Amino acid sequence: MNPRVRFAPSPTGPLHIGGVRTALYNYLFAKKNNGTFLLRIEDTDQTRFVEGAEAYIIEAFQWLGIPFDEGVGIGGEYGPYRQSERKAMYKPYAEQLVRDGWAYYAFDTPEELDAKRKEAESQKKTFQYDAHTRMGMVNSLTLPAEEVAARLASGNPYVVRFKYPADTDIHVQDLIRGEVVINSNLLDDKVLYKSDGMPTYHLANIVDDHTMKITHVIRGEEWLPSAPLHVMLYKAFGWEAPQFAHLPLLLKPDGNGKLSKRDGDRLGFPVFPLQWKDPKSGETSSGYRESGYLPDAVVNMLALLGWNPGNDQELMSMEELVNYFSIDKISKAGAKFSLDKAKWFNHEYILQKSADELYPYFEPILKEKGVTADPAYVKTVIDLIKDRLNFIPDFWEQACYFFVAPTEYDPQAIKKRWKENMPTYLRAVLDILKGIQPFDKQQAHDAVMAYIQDNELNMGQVLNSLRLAIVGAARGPELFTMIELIGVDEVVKRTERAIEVIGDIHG
RNA sequence: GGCGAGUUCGUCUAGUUGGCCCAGGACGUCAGGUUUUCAUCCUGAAGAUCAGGAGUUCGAAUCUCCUACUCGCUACCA
Repeated sequence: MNPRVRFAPSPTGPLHIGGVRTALYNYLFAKKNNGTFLLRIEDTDQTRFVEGAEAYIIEAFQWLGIPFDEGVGIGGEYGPYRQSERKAMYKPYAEQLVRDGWAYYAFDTPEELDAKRKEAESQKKTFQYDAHTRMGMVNSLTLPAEEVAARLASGNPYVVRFKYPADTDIHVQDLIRGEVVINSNLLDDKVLYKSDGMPTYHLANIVDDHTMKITHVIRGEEWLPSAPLHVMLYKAFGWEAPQFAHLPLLLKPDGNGKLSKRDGDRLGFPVFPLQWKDPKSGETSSGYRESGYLPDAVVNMLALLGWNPGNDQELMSMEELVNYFSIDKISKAGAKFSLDKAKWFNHEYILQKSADELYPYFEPILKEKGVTADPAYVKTVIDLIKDRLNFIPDFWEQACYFFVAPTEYDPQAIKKRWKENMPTYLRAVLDILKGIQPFDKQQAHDAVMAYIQDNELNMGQVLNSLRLAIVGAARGPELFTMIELIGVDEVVKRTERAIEVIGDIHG
C-alpha cells in the first residue's frame, strides 16, 4: 500500500520553521515511497484562530516548492480537510467511546478543576484527573444514570474524557526512537470532546487520520508524550494505528531551548518562511523570502537539520533529497539552527543559478532604486558579481556601481592607493582608453600596462586608484571588464569627478 | 514535582551487525596560495579522552547499569 501522510498545522499564526521541516520530511517520505501528502488544517480551537494564518501556510509552501497532493486549497476524496468543517462527525465517535466504556461525560467546570489544581499545588502535589481521582469528580461514572441523562438533556455543559484502563503498559512503536513504554496509571484522562462542541486535537487527530487513511504520522517530538493516548484511542476504536515517527526539535542557536519567534528577532535570522504581520498586534516578523533566501536553499538547509543522506553530500536538489530520504537516517537529538550554515547554503544556491534565473530576484531591487537598465546588461553584471553574494539584497551593495556613479570614496583605499601625481597618471590612462576605438578589453589592458611600465609607475596604485574612481572602493571584479561594461565615457566622467573630489596629494 | 526523550569537534553530523575510529565530512575559525583590489576559488592547520562513572569483553563511541545535565510534555492549546 502506498503511504499517505499529512501535515496538520493549526492556523494560530505564521508557520514556524520547525513546522516547515516537519512538512518537508512528510513530503520527502511521501514522494520517496510513491505516497500521498496532504494538508489538513486543525482549527478546533476557536479561541486561537488567527485571520490569514491558513492563507499564509499555503503561500509558504508554494514559495518553498513543497506541493500537497490533497487537502485544503486542493481538494480530494477525503475532504473536507478543515477540521472546523468536519465538526459534526466527531461527536458520534466520542459517544461511541462512552458507550463502549472507553470514555465518560464529565461535568466539572473549569473553575472547579482550577481550584483542585491550586489546592493540590499548595500542598506541593499535582492534581490529575485520572484513575485515582475520577471517582471523586462529577461525571457519568459517579452520577446516577438518570442524572447524567437529565444533565445532558438540559444542556448542562460537559466534556468527554478518555478513561484509561488501570495499570496497563502502553507500548508506542516509534520509527525513530524504537519502543516507548508508559504505564496508564501515570496518564490523565484527557479531554476528547470539549464543551463548545469541538473535539480536542487528540480525538480529531485520530478520527481524521483514520478516515483519511493516513499510514504514517510524522510529527514533532513535542507529541511523543501524547502518543500513548493516541495508540489507546486507536485500540478503543478498534482501528489499526498508523506508524509513528517523532522528529527531534529545532533548537535555538544559543542555549538549548526550542527555537522561538523571539530568537529570530534577537539573533538576526528569520524563524518564519514568509514575513508575517500579526493582525492583532500589528507586529511584523521577518521571513526567509523577504530576507533574500532562495527557497531551494532553505529546503536544503532544513532537510539537513536532523537528517543526513548517509554520505557526505550536502548540496541536494529536491529530487535528490527525495531520492536519498529515509526515516531511519533521522537523528534523535534536537538540532540547533545555524545562521552561518544557512548563509553558506544560500551562497551556494546563488552560485548554482544562472543569470537568467537570478534576474527576477534582482529586478525589483533595481526598480526600487529607480534604475532602468537593459536586462541583458543586468544579467552580465549578475554573472560578474554573483559569487560575492550571500543573500539577494547583497546585490545592490555589490553591484550598484554598474548602475550609478559612486558619490563617496573609501578613505582607507584613498590613503593606501591615491598617491602623489595620481590625477596626472589617471588622465594619461583615460587618454589611452579614449584612444582605443572601438574599445577592446585586452588591448586596453595591454596599453595601460605598457604606460605604467614605461613610466615606472606603481601598478597597484594606478589601477586601484582607477578602480576607486569607478567603484568608490577597493573592490569589485576585474578592472578592464568593468570598464568595458560601464563604458569609457562614463569611466572618464567618474574619474574626473574623483580627481575633483579627492584632488592631488603631495608628499 | 511526575513522566518521557536526548547527550560524538563551537555548530550540523558520519559512526547503525563491538576491532579497519588514538573518531571522518561540512559550516565557522586560523594560516598560506591565486588575484592590480574585494569576493570567489585552492591548499593546509587547530578543533571531540565520543556527558561522567562502573561493568561485560582480548578489544566499546558502539552492549549493560548508575549518575549528571539538557529538552519536551504535564490545559475543555495544538
